[in-house]
Amino acid sequence: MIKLSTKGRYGTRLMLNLARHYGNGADAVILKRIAEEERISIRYLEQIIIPLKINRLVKSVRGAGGGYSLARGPEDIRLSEILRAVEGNCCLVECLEDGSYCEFVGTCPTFDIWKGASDLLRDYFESLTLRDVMARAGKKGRKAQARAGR
Amino acid sequence: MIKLSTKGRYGTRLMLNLARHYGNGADAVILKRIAEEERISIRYLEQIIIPLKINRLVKSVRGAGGGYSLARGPEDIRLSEILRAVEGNCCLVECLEDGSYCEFVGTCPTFDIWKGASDLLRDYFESLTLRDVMARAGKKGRKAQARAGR
DNA sequence: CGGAAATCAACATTGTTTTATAGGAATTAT
DNA sequence: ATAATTCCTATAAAACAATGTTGATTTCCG
Ligand code: FES
Ligand code: FES
Repeated sequence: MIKLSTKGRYGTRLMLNLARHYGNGADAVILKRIAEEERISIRYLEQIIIPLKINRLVKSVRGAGGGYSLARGPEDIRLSEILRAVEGNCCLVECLEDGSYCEFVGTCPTFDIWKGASDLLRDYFESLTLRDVMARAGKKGRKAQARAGR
Repeated sequence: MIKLSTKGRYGTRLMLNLARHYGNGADAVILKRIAEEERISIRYLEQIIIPLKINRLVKSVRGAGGGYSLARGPEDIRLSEILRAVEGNCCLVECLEDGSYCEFVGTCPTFDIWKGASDLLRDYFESLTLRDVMARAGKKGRKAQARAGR
């Protein structure tokens, strides 16, 4: 029913991977490496990264020694930007952004319901930056290590 | 990216339509009428109502004079039930319910993020009954009428 | 310098799922 | 019997997901 598309999921993991390698000497990360680390088809990643580039969330360097890198710091990129970039929009139902999509938007009893849900999601993803996600994942990783070490 | 499927949307409007006709003398509502009122293909509605029936959210009466009606009162049916019924599950990403869907659920940095969003949505739809939605729509309708009357 | 290798870029193709339509069989009231 | 209705199965069309092929640009190295 309400499914996050693979583009949204893969795009986020792609950006998160770039964020992990951000500003540590090696300038650009090649897509092949991300594909291997994230176990995602490189061909598919190539398609997904295009809108990320267009929306200036990543920079690319062509040719040997090239690759991709974040266009800004991880603390300055929000999940909502990524999700909006890989899809055209970021709303739960079309009618929220395209008034002509449904016939009677003005009187539709479900419109407000979907809008409420959509706002909820938007605020949530708006509140999370790549750095936040990395921080959370860091904690989680340490916990997992602790469990394994016992 | 995060789209509510047409099954979810149509299913909700279908149930809301049944809710409006609930307990007002005429026992069952025929699907043809709902299809006309909601401007949704009757053939498609037929498919959507099947899981609603299986999950005991609606009752059906076959043959001439038959039709569908809510299995319980509108105050006792939550949107989450409808959405879960028309889709198999109600989670934003498969891995939340199917641990084998992703490879490294335990260490995936995005897992918790999607879970957070999924919980948000679940709580939201869990908190809304068909009666609540009707009440909201009623207010909205009166406002629209007031605007038109000026 | 000049070719080979590495890498991004662009386009085409295939496979899968979702959305929607179609036809008719089974059931029931009149 | 006939008409109205749900129920079942098949198929067509569109969107989404994934793979394949080729081309363009840059670096590296002999
Ligand atoms: S206005 Fe689009 S779902 Fe009602
Ligand atoms: S575990 Fe499924 S998205 Fe990471």
